[in-house]
Amino acid sequence: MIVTDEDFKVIDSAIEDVRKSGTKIRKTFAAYNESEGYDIAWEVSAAVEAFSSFSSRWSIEILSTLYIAGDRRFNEMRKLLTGISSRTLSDKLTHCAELGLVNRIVDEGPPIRVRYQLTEHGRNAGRLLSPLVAYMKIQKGRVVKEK
Amino acid sequence: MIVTDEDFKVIDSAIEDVRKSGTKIRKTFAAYNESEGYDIAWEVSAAVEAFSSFSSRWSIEILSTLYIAGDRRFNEMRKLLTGISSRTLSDKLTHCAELGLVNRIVDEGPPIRVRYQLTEHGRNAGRLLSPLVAYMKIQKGRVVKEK
DNA sequence: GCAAAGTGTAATTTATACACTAGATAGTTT
DNA sequence: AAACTATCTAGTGTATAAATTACACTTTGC
Repeated sequence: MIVTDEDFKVIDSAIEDVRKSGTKIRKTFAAYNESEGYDIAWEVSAAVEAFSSFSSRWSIEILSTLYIAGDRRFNEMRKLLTGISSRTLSDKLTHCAELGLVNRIVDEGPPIRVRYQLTEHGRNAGRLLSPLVAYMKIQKGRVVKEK
Repeated sequence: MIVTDEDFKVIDSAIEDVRKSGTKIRKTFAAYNESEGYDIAWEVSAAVEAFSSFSSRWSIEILSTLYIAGDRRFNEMRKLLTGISSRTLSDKLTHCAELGLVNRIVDEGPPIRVRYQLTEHGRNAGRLLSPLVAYMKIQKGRVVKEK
């Protein structure tokens, strides 16, 4: 057995997430259409920026990792995103924070620790990305198991 | 009215696509698990490569555009992917073809025309990406309408 | 002395700008 | 009818700019 039941669970839950998110996104949009005053300026600009930033290296892995694994610290991210340099991770996390996709949370210590968390908008993106990532993770998993 | 019913239809059909693809992917994996001899070497390596290539600029837009719009010619792609240079588009399409995500089909003329088409593997990726793209398209659409 | 969360700097890789090509089609002028 | 001009298609070549990596280094706390 190469693809496990565990793998199927991952993809199933990802698909279920997408189904749920459809309803939620429709509700959000409906609310937006009805209330003219609802301030979504930042949200909109973040989304547009995000669409471009998705196209650059690592952004997808960062968002989907935070979505799947939950809040993570800097060095934890480095381990999960195999191959990223600390310089690039630092830059990308700053960029995602500027776009409003990710919150940088300092847990006052001691010891002081920094935690990265998806915002509402980041979770939307992560949720929609997750089926792709689940599929790719399984493909990756296959190769590792075969070696 | 800023978000139209048309927008909702796009996202609904994207979500429906994902739901369907779940069943299909499970079947593919089940078949793979049962038949030890099934040669998926190229498919697997393409997937792993693809996972990296998704992380690079434009790949997502290329795959999702071909998935949503169907087969397209070189200059059609250029119009759909606003902002891409012809040099980069050429390189990216070649790369995607090497990875087995895209087929380059020459329609013997006259006039001779070149068409790009997703492979089975490219369609899997495109299908899983489509909800994200639908969401982002709507976000983009909002901004355009507000201007 | 090690972990955490980075920064600085140089080298490499990737993408863009922009000019250009070659073959075909289409219209228009001599 | 032949030549002239213009445009479309699918790119390539080259220089520049931007993004990423490698690798050394820092600071604070245990």
